[in-house]
Amino acid sequence: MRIVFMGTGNIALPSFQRLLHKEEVVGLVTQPDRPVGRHQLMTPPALKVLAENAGIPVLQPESLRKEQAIRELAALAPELIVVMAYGQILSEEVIQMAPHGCINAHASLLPRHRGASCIPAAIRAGDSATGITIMHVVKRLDAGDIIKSAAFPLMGRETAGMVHDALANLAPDVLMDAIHAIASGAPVRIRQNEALVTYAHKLSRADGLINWSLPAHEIERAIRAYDPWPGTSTAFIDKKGRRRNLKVFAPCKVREDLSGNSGEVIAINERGLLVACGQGALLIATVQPEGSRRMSVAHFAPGRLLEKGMILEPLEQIQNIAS
RNA sequence: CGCGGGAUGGAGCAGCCAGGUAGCUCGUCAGGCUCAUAACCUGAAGGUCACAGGUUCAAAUCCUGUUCCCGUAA
Repeated sequence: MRIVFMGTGNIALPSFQRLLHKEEVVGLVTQPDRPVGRHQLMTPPALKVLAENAGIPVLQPESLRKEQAIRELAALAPELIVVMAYGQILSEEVIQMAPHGCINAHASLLPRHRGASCIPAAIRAGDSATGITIMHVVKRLDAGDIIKSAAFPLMGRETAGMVHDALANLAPDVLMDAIHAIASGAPVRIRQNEALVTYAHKLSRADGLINWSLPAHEIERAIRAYDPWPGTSTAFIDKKGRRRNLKVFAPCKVREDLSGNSGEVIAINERGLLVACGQGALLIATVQPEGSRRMSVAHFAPGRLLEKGMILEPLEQIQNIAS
C-alpha cells in the first residue's frame, strides 16, 4: 500500500522509521525548515533528514491548502495518508485524497485531550493513564472515529518529556495494527463519546508561570506537565529591587501539612526550597536562576538571593506579564 | 554577527554605577566542646577577579576586542 506520511514533531520519529522498514512509504509531508536555536540557524525537521537518507521525496509546503501543494501531494498517488504531529489542519481535499483514507496518531486516549498539547494536559489533569489513539481524520479537530488505541499508565511522577518519549515508542505498534486492519478491509470504527471530550489548548510561555494561590498538588502537576516546554518559572524581587526569574524543575514534593501566605518562602536550605501554596506547600529541589545554569537548591541557597520570608511572584504580577 | 543576561578560591553569591587592602554563606582541612553528631566554638588552607589589549599614579571596577556559559526563539 502506497503510504504518504505527514508529520513534523519528533514524537513521530519511531513511527515513521517503522513504516519505512515495513511499508511502502512514497513520500513525507513536513513543515518547512525553521530558524532554530540561539543563532537562528535554518534547521530541517528530523523526519526530513530520515526521509532524505532513505531516498524518499519530501514536500514542505508553507500551507497544504495551496493548489500547488495539493497537486504535488496528489502526484505521489497515496493509497493511505498517515498523520502524526504534523502541525497543520488538513483540508477536506487532502482528507479525501487517498482511497484507503487518512488516519491520525494522537498522543492521548481520545476523546480526552483533543488538540495540540495533549500530553501536558493529561499530566496536569492528574489522569491515571494516557496513550496513543489512531483515528480517522475528519474536518473537526481530532473528532474522527477511533480505529485502535493503547494505554500508557501514569504514576504521578512523570514529566511531559518522559511521557512524550514513551508514547513515541508505543505508537509504532498501535499504528501498524491499525494499518493492517485497514489493509484487511475491515477497520474497526468506534465513535467518540462526545460527553467525555476535553480540549488541550496550545501552550504558551505564559502557561509556565506559577500561580502560587493554587493548591500545591496542582502546581506540582503543572511543573511536570510543562517540562521540558515551556518550563515552569516564578520570580522574586532581589535586594536591589530587580525582578529575577527563577525556573523550577521536577521532581517536587507536596507537603499538605504545611501552609502560609501563597508564594511565601517557608524555608530554604540544603534540603530544598519550601514554598507555601494556596493549599499546602511545595518542596522544590532543583532551580535555575536567571542567567545561570540549573542547580540544586542546596547550591542555590548559600547565595542568599532568596531567603526565608520572601514572597514569590503573586498572581497580579503574573497576569501583567502574561498580557 | 537575531535579541538579552552572565563569567569573582571547590559550590552559590556580594563588590562594579561614583577606580584605592579580595568580602559573605557554605564546603574542605586542623583543633576544641560533646556519650555522640549532620549541631556548636576556634583557627587554617585555597583566587593571574574568563582571556587579551587600552586609559590611569592606581583597574575585579572604566574603554575595546575575544572565548565560553545561560535565557529567549515552538
